[in-house]
Amino acid sequence: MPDVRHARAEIARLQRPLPAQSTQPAREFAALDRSATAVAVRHGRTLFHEGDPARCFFRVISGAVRSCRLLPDGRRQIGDFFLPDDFFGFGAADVYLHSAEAIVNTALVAYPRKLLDGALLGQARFVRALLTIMSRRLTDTQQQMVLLGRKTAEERVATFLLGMSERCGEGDHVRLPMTRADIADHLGLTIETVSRVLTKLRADGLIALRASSDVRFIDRDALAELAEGN
Amino acid sequence: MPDVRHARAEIARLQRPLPAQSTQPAREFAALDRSATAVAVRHGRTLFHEGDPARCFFRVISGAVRSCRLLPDGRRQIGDFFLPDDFFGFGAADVYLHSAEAIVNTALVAYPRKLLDGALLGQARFVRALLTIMSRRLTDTQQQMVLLGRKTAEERVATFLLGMSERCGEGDHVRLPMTRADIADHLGLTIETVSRVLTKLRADGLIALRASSDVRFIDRDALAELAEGN
DNA sequence: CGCCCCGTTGAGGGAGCTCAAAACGAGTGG
DNA sequence: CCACTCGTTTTGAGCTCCCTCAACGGGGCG
Repeated sequence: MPDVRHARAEIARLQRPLPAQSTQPAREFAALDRSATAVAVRHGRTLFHEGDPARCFFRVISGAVRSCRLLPDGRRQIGDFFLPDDFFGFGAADVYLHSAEAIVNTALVAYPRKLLDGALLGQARFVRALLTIMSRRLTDTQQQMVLLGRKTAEERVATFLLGMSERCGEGDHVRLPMTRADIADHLGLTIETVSRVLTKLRADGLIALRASSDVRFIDRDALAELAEGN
Repeated sequence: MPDVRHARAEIARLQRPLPAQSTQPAREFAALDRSATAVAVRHGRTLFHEGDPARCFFRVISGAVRSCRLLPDGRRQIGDFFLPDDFFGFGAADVYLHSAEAIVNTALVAYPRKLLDGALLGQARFVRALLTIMSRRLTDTQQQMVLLGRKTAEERVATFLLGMSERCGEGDHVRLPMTRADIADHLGLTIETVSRVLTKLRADGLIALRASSDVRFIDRDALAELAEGN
């Protein structure tokens, strides 16, 4: 693979001292570069899949990478394109939450994640808490991007109801503190569509609406199926 | 795909409300509680606006808050609803990137952000770098949520082209390393729509297409107007 | 009681999707 | 140098899902 040679050359370049005035985040990771390894990925190949154990995070040296999430039926949402100097692949979960595929021949640096974990052990607890919170927020918004980019109105509402149930439901009940307008603006729909979908979910026997903001789950499994697009 | 199922389980685990005795992030901030102040916000009132100087971050005690971003013509995207024990209002920028409004009468704790800054000064550089990277990724994905939730096809493509130009353009040129399919899956559109919009932008004299992946900007201002929805 | 806000329902229209085919460009082999 | 193939992009025609506009209903509150 000629790409590997390219990547190693890039690594050599990286380990030279950087210009002093550079405020690039890349610089801050220089201390980790000794443990880093060069990786080359050919055009179209996958660096890692959604669900793989997350052993490394990466920095792009040259080329470009796309991060994808898939729905079961193949609908795809690309969260980001990573270009030279971009970092990706960290997050609180111990598996990757998206796949990463090279869209052209790409050279990367891989940093073992345990370096990070080790370094963070020495940090104040609230710093780790902060990272956890942010990384969690990140996975939430990525989920939301799949919803907004690729799900139908029914799937969006089903996803929303289940999500609210997990966050503040009690048994098979949820009280929705927000108006239809808020739900619509959260799901990228209109008030009317939200209302119509809720009516349909009730007609289909998936939920019951005691009051307009009081949802009871009747067939949670079917709702979950719907939310994931089946 | 067992991997995908594993990933989804991880996501579910991350999103599940944490048991009270666990390492709840809220606990980790107990050390800051001495400097925290209680805040009450009435139903419908705004806690802060997009662009306000970011002096505090918050934790919800009771009630609920929505975080919004607006397009100039009033289209609204709600990024998140914050429920009891949720944190919000941090990020690298020194102004808030979204507004926060109480959707019911809400009680919060406000932590001065300078506490955070001070505490982070003592941390390893790469920890701060990591926080910067994550916080930046967060603002990017929130931008993308507005795009996916509320922008038209033309606005999406215009936004995308300008974004790529900032990241890897040279003068009035950008080379797009990805296919139409990738662009489509990033913008929540289809290949055909992306292609049609590019053709239209060329016909309208906003861009030129030397090759299918080689864009030249002719009227960048008009493109920027379009991207923001005017 | 009357007002207002919120939610629901209905009818029609349009932005973007689907399906299909043609044009194009890069690579390959004769 | 041309012919052929394969993948990508463009263009066309028709359709659908969701939006828009409009009317109606209901609950909370002065």
